[in-house]
Amino acid sequence: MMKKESLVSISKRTGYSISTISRVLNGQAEKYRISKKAVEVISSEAKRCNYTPSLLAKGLRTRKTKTLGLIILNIDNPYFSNISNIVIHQAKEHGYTVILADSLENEHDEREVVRSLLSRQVDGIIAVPCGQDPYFLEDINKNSAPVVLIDRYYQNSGLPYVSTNNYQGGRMATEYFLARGHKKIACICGTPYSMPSIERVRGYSDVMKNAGLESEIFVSGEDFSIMNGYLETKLLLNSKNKPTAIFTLSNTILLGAMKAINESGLKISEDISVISFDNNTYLDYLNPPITRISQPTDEIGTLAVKIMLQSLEGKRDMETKILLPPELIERDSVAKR
Amino acid sequence: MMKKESLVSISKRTGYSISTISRVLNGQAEKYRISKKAVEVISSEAKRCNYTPSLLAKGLRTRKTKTLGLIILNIDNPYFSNISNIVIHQAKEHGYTVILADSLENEHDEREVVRSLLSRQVDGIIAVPCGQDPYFLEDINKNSAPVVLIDRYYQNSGLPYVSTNNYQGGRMATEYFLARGHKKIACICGTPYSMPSIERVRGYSDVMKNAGLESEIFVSGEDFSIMNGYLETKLLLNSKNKPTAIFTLSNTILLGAMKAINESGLKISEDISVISFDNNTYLDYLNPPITRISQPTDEIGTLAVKIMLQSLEGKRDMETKILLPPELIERDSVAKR
DNA sequence: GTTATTAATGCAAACGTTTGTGCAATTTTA
DNA sequence: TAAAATTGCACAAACGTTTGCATTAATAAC
Repeated sequence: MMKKESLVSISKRTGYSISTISRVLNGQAEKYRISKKAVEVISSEAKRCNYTPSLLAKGLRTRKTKTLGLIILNIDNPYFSNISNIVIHQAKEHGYTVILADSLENEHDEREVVRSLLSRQVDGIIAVPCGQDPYFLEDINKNSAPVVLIDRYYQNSGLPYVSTNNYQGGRMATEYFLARGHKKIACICGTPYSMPSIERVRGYSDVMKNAGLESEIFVSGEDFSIMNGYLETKLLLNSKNKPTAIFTLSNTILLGAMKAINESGLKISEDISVISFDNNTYLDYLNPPITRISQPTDEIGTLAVKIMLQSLEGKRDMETKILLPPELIERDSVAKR
Repeated sequence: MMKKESLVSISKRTGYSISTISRVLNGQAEKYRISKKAVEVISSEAKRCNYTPSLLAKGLRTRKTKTLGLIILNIDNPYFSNISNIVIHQAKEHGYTVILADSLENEHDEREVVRSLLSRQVDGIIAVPCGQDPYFLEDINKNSAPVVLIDRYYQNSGLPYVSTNNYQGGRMATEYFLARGHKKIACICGTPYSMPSIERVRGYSDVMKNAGLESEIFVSGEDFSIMNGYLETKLLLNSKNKPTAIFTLSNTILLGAMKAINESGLKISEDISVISFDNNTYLDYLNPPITRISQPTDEIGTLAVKIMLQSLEGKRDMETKILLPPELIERDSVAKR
C-alpha cells in the first residue's frame, strides 16, 4: 500500500507548516493572509500528489462528517429504493454522502442501525420509522443528531416529516371507484398502525360513509408484504360478499392481490376492478396496466434533504411537517358498472 | 446536544485510566490481566451511560473503518438494487457497514465516487465498473484498498470478480428458442463493450452459427436503458426481416421491447416470442409471464463480500474469478412453431 | 531477607485534521 | 527614527481512540 498523502507529507515537501497548508486547502488563504506564492506552491503540490483529506480526521476534529444516515424499511421494495435514489442524489448535490441502512421494519434493528449511524457521527438521519412510539427518535433528534421522517410519521410529535397526503389519496381512489358505479369496494391494508395506512383507510372510509354505503368492506393485516396482500385477497375472494373493486394500499400488496385474483380465475377490470397505491414503471406493463395513486417520491426525497440541510445549518424558517398531494394515474384496471 | 460519552468521560467517573477502559471494552481484559472488579465496574458504567465508541477516532487510529464502499451503475435498476440489498446485508452480517454510491454508468462520476469513498477510508470497494479500462481500479486495488468487481469485469486484469456465466446464459436462451422451432432470433443488447453483453451475445452467436443459421440478427445499442430497448425493438419490428423471437439482454431492455411490441399490435408468445435476461418478481405478473435467464444475485453478492473479507484478512486461498451458472425460468412468453 | 515473577494498571505517543494565539519581519505612521 | 501597524506564517492543543512500554504492588523463589 502506498503511503497516504497527508498535510504532514505536503508540509515536509513544501516547507510550509501544517496549519498554513490546511488553510490554503480550505480556501482560507486570504482570511489568514497567506502569500500568493505559498498558495501557489501548496495547491499545486496538493494537486500533484493527489491529496485527499481524511474525512475521519476532519470529522473527529470538527464534529461534522458531511454524512447523512438514511433508514428505510426494506431496500427491495421499489418504493423505498426510489426514495433512496432521490435522497442519495440530492444529498450528493449538496456535498453529503449517505449511508443507507434498512430496519427490516423491526424496532430492534432500527435502534441498532441508529446506533451504528451515530457511532459514525452522521450529521443527521432521514428515516422511515417503523415503531409506534416516537420517543426513541425524538430523543435522538434532541440529543444526538437531527432527524427527518419520510413516508411514516407520528401524530403527536415534534419530529419533522414529509410524506404524501395519504388521506387525500384514499379519497381519490374511492371516489374514482364510486364515479364508475362501484359500491362494494374492499380495501387491503398494510401495517395497520402506520400513518400512511391509517390515513389511506380513513380517506377510503370517509368517502364510503359519505356515499351512504352501508358496509365498509376491508381486511386488516400485518405488513406491506406481497404475501400479506395475497393472503388477504384470498380471504376476501372466498367470502360471501365479494366486492367489485379492490383498493390495494401499496405496490407490494397489489402484487399479492393480483396473484390471488389470477388464481381465482378472475380477470382484473372485467371481473374485478383494482386501484393501487404507489407508482412504478412496471405497473404499465401489467395486464392490464394498473390505475394508481402515485406518490410524489421525487419531491418527498428532495424536501426531506432540504429540511435536513436547513436544520443542519441552524435555520428554522421552513415548514417541517409536509404532506404532498398524490396524483391519480388512470390506466385500465377499473371498469364501469 | 448532550455531551457525547467517551473513554475520557468514563475514565473520570470510574477512576480507571483510559487505556484500561479501552482494553476492557474491546474484550482484551484477560489478555491484559484486568481485574474482575475493574471489568465489572467499567462495563456496567459503559452500559449505563450508553457508551458508543467513535468510529472516526477508532478508524483514525487503527486505519480500519469496518466500512465497505459499494459502487453500482444505477440504484433504480432492480437488478442492482437486489444486489445492493444482498451486499449490504452480508456485510452487516460480518460487522461491516456499506456506503452505497452509483456511478450513473459514467467514468467521471465513478472516479469521483471512488475518491470520496477513499477519503472516508473504506476498507474495501465492491464495484460494478463502468469503464473499458481496468487501469484506474487496478491502481486503487494495488495502492489504496482492495477492489472486488461484480457483474462487469475485465478480461486481462488481475482484479477479482464474481458474475454470472453470461456466455452460458446466452446459449441457454438461444437453444431454448431453437428447441421450440425458432430460426429467426433477434438479440437486443445493452452497453456493447460490457463483459456481460459481450458474453451473452457470444453465447447467442455461437449457438446460432452452430445451428447453421445464416444470419445472426441483432441490433447493437448504447446502454441498458428502457429507452434503448424500446428504440432498438422499434427498428427491428420495422425491418423487412422480422424475427419470430427476441432475446432481450436485461430486464430494462425487456420493458422497452415490450412497449415497442405492444405498439405494433403484436402479442408476445402468439406473435413473437421473448426471453429476457435477469429475474424479478414483476416478470411473473406481466402479460404473459416472461421466460427468463435468471442470475444468481444472492450468490453473487454473498461471494463478493466473502472474497472481500478474505482479502481484508490477508487470506488468499480463494478462487477470485468466479462465474456462476444462470438458471432458465420457464414461463409463457415463448411459443412453439 | 533479598531477588525474581507475576498481576494490575497507567503513561504517552500517534492517527490527520482545525484553529486560537503568538511572534518575527516588514511596512507604515508620526 | 522610534513606535505602531500590518503581513505572513508557525506552534500547539484538541478531537477520541489504540497500544507499546513503564510502573507499582504483591507474591513466589531461594
